[in-house]
Amino acid sequence: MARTQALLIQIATGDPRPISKQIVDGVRMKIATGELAVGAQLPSVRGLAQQLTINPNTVAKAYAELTGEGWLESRQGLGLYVATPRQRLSNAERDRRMDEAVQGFVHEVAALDYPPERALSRLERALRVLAPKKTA
Amino acid sequence: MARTQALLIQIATGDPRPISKQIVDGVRMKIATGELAVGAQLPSVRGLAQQLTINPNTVAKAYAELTGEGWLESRQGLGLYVATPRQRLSNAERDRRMDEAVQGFVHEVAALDYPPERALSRLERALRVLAPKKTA
DNA sequence: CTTCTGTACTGTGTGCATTAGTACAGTAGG
DNA sequence: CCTACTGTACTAATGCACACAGTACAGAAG
Repeated sequence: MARTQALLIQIATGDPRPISKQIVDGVRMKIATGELAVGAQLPSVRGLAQQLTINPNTVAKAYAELTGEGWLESRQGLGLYVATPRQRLSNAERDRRMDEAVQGFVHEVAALDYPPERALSRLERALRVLAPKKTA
Repeated sequence: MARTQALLIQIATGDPRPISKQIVDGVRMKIATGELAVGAQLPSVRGLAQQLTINPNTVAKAYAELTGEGWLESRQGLGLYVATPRQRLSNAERDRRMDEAVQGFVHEVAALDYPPERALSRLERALRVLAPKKTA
C-alpha cells in the first residue's frame, strides 16, 4: 500500500512565489483535489530536491510547513505521508485569514478594473476542483 | 473645486503588506469605491508622510506607482490629482493577472480547508463595494 | 554495517523594503 | 526676485526573507 509513485510537482522559474511556497501550494492542492490520497507517501526530501534541481533545505522547509499545518505526517527514517484530515486552525484564525484573502482579491479586482461579476464567475469555476469531502 | 480634504489613510503595523502597498491599495480602493472623485487632490508627499509617521520616499514610491498605473495625474509644483479613468492594461495582461489572483485565492481556500461555497458568498459580498461605473 | 529516511544546525549571498539625507524642477504669492 | 510650497531623482545604510551550501545527527530497513 501507499506506493511512492512519481508525484509530478511543477516549479516555474517565472513564478513570483518563493520556491518553497510553490511546493507547499502544489502538494496541498494535490491533497485537496484528491490526487494524493490519505496515506500516500511523498518523494523523499533529497529525491524531490534532485528532481527539481533545488536545495534539499528548500524541500525540507516546505515539508515542515505542511507537517506543521497537519497535511503531512512524518515517520523518522521512513518518510512523509499524507495525514488523515483534522481541524488545524481555530475558527477565529480561519476567519481572519479568509478575510485577508477576500480583501486581497478585491484589491486585485479593483486594481485591474476587472468586472466584478466576471471575476466572481471565474473564481466559482476555479473552486470546483476542490474535493467535495463527502466521506469525511 | 477639488479641495485637498483630510483623506484618511490607515496604516496597520501588523499588516504583512509593505507600507507602500498599503497606501497604493488604500488610495486605489477609495477611487474605485468613489470615495475619491475624479479631479480630487491628494495630500502632499511630505504631508502624508508626516501624518503617517513614515518616510516621504515611501509615499512618493506609492504615488509613483499609482501614477504609472493611471490612477493619479501629477502636475509639477501643484500636486497629485485623481485622473480620469482610461484603459491601462492590455486585455492579455489583465487576464493573466486575474488568473494569478484566482489561483492564489483557491490556494488559500484549500489551505484553510474553507467551504468553497462560503468563500464564494463572502467574496460576492465584499465585491459589492466596487463602483458600478455605469457612466464610464 | 551500510544506506536509506527526516531533521537541525551554521554560514553565505542576493534581492526587496524601508529609512535617511540631499538635490533639483515647477508653481504660487508677497 | 525671493520664499515656500509642490513632485521627482538620486545615493547610502539597514533589516529581513529567501535560497543555497555544507555538515551533522537520529531512526528504520536490509
